[in-house]
Amino acid sequence: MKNDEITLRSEDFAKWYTDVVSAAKLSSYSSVKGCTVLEPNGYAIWERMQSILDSMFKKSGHQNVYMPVLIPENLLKKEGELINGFAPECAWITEGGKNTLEERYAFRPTSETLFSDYYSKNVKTYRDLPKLYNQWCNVIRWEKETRPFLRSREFLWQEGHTAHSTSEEAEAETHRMLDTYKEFFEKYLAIPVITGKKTEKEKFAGAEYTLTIEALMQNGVSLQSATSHYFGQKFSRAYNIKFVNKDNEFDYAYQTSWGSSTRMIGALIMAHSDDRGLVLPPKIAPKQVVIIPVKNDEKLISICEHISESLESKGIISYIDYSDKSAGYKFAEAEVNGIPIRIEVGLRDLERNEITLVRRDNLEKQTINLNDVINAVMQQLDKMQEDMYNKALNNLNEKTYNAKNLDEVKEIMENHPGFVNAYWCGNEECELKMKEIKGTKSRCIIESEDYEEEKCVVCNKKAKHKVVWGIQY
RNA sequence: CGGGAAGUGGCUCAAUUUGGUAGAGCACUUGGUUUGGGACCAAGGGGUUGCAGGUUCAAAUCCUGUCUUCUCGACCA
Repeated sequence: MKNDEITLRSEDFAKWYTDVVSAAKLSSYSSVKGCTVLEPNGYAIWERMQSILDSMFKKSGHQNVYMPVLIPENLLKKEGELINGFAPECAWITEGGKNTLEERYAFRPTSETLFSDYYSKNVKTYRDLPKLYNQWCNVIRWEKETRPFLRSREFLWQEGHTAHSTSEEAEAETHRMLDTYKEFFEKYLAIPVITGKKTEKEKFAGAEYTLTIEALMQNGVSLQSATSHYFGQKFSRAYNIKFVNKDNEFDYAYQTSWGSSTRMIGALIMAHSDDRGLVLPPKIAPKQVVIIPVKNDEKLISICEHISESLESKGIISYIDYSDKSAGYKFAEAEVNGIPIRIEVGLRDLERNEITLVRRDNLEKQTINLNDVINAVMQQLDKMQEDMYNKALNNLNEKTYNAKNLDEVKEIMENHPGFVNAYWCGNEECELKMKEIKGTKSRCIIESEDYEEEKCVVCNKKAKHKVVWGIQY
């Protein structure tokens, strides 16, 4: 039984994805090229992500701030690698009112420069450090090809920017925030991830190194889902963030930044959803339970309201579908919107003092006694969260391969893409050679040392790194 | 930014080949009957055919330009 609005995954995965986005009313196209409207259902998911991540950040001592949306060109240019990386996709403001500006402003593509400028004015002594700041904001990058949530010209994200008095502390922060993202993905989004270091070619412009979490979608395509960068003193030297250390000597601060965006909504869709529409893990679903009176009947509605109140007292978010649509319509709508649990309240069950409970992920129907509803819901929400993670984990394990040479990589990527473990010599030429196979890129380096025994998958010379490769969004 | 496809009520499309002044399904509004898997009947509203220009007595239809969306590459959270 399929939803007519939604193309089957097996037919056309890309079309299926955009169909789910519009059928579940997550976002829609606007009249602004490359920018979408984030609709209530989509924004609600973002708000859940924000509130969970934000409390995780607060727990680790971070504070929220807000920086200007405009960056003067000279400020943006102080750190050369960053501007080289971002210049092609900056949007520039050249006029203010009726006047042409003497210096143009970039709409922020990322805010390292503003944070660094701020820190340079506010960090004098090691006692001012660390600075553990984060901001929730929008950024603009003039992308050429856009897709809802995965890539758009404007998107919402959080960017953490920290400054530390020692490299050890800053590096520990870089890893700590990567672990935070990993925990968020696995515990809340029910998406298993692999973590590691980006290659020189793939790292963030201006970073000493970039750590990443990479998730695998149902179709075997990987998605860079959040990143954490260690900057060392690159920005602090360019922006003069100088402080006096304990030994009364000048030093430059050690910095990090880390970010995650509305792209995570895309990951959520492609990791879990099915041919009927959205499937959301209970912990991230803005609405966890829908209660549907099968008939517009006073008695049924009062039972629905009683259930809803009881759920609320347990902290479970539910709503009653009072609309005068047919029951079948309401069921289908709840499914396409990915409401984790549906409770059907009808006269037939009620004769036996029962209701019907349906889980969105496996669509299994259960008959539950009215007295057990709340316990059953809590139990099923937990079970569903766990089952969804395990299902995604199976997908990741099934689609993770090893390859010894280019022919093997080619066979995998062309027939059944996924993560490919392969050794690499560290040479960019070999990375580019891999890219010729359906755009395969290094996702991350999972271990790094000289492998005397192992050979590079491309050139067959001595391997330096163990790398996970994949086709990416 | 290059190759390909497409823009017609809110949505999906027809009418374009052969120019003659726009039509269906879904959605929407009202009333009624329904309600355990996307209900049914009746009545009704809504389109200067993406935009700009040109050809013509006449343009959704032909020509030029432009914008947008989808898609495949290059670039990227």
